[in-house]
Amino acid sequence: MTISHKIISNISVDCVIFGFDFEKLNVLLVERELVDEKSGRILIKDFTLTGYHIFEDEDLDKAAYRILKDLTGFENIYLEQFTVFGKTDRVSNEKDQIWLTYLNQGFSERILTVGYFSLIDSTKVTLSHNERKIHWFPIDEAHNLEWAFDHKQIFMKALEVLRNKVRTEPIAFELLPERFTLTQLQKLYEAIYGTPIDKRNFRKKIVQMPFIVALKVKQKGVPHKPAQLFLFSREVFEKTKKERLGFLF
Amino acid sequence: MTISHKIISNISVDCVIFGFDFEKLNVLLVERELVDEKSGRILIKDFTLTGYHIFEDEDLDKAAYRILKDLTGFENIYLEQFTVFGKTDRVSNEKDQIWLTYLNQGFSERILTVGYFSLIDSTKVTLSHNERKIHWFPIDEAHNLEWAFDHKQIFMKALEVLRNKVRTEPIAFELLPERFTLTQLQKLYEAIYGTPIDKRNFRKKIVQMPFIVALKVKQKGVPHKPAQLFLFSREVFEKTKKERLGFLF
DNA sequence: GCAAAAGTGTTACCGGTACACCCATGC
DNA sequence: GCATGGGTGTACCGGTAACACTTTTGC
Repeated sequence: MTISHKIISNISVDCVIFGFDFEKLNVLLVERELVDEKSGRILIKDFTLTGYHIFEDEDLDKAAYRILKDLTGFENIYLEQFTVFGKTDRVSNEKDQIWLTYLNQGFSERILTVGYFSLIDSTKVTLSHNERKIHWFPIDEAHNLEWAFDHKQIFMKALEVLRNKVRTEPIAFELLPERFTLTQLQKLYEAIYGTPIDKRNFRKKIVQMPFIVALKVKQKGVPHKPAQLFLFSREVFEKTKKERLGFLF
Repeated sequence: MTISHKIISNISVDCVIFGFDFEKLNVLLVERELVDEKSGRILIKDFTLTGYHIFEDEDLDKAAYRILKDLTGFENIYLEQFTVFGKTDRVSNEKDQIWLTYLNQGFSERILTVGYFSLIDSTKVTLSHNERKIHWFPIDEAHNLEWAFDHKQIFMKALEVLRNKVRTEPIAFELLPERFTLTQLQKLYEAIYGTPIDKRNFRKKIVQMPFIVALKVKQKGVPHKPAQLFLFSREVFEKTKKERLGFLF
């Protein structure tokens, strides 16, 4: 299948990309900067999500995967559509209009954007910067940033959906390496919810889940007692699905 | 604010409308029928959700409210966007192409549709049929119907989202009259999940919720012991929100 | 008085929560 | 040997689940 690469001008996809550095939950943002050519003054300096228009003969989901692949080089990334943003004025504030004019898209037609969030194991990814300035920001700091368009709103909705989803589905593992320690998993949940969790109770609950499988391997080269490594088995999870009412945590 | 009424041709909204008749959970569908003018043979006979394109200067949510108002006459209906359907082939099967050709839209550009679900108190609504054949169908039967476009898929996703949402948010009340009995509420939950619930345990749990307020009024004219009427107070719900972790049922 | 649905309490069990100390490794 | 995080068990409490009979009304 070939792709026409002719874009649909009034529909785009924006991805809220979450990563975990074993300490904090982060979101990946792209710096947007516009400098006045004559004066050298900075007209715009803020942050956007990564997004792009969809192509005419491209499924919506495919467009989101394409955007992620362009950025990270990976294909099998957890991705989920969460909301469409369709207010007529979502891009009409002054700063954004200046930007769109600069891109020769100013005051063009209204654009509707579909929000996706994705979870990636940030230990694996080296970002392909290709001339863009991209950075990870802890989600706590993200609230105070200067955002482009309605991207702050999109981000906040993504975070809300993520928090809800993590309560009932085993998706947190997407943010960790394939083999992880229980402490890493615990820190991840703490980072997502922003609240401490009791270590012993956490371990009891996790270990009894049949789809969390203990490996025989342990950590190596750490300056303390090496931790046991675990694996999330989606296969076992799917098999035991009916018996459970939910992935209640 | 005036509305241009110029439609955006590649974006539409489809509403999955749920209602409750005190026995079953139903979905509202519109019959689609195409008869060959010469032979009189029925070419197409199936069911669609209610939907329409959005207008150029109309917020997405507004478009969904407009569609519902046209159908029911009411403005304050519970409505929630749940998913966008954006596969390139979502309307390309033969039957649908015949239909679109008939409407002079055949083989036109790809249409992306935004799914909304809405919950209405069906005791209040008299449907404004304006020449369309519309009917309530129990959700169990809906699976066996002949559906138009990808509307079966949209319906099933809506049902899934509804079931999840009802577990954590107090939205079931939208399907009942303002004053309701506990038995009605219980039947509603049973209808949504398709499973029986223990009466005494159900009542204990419900009555202790501060936002379920008992009225002094009782049913009248029923041929059995009249039931007490209750009310869901959104005000109390919002006030006590922080104290709760969720509307866990 | 009978049919039909409303309303009510107790017990047993399980899962959640709270909490403090010893262990294995690298340097 | 010391610093660092890994790993473990028990007791209490609260919520959930199972279960059967009496009450009030219209006819």
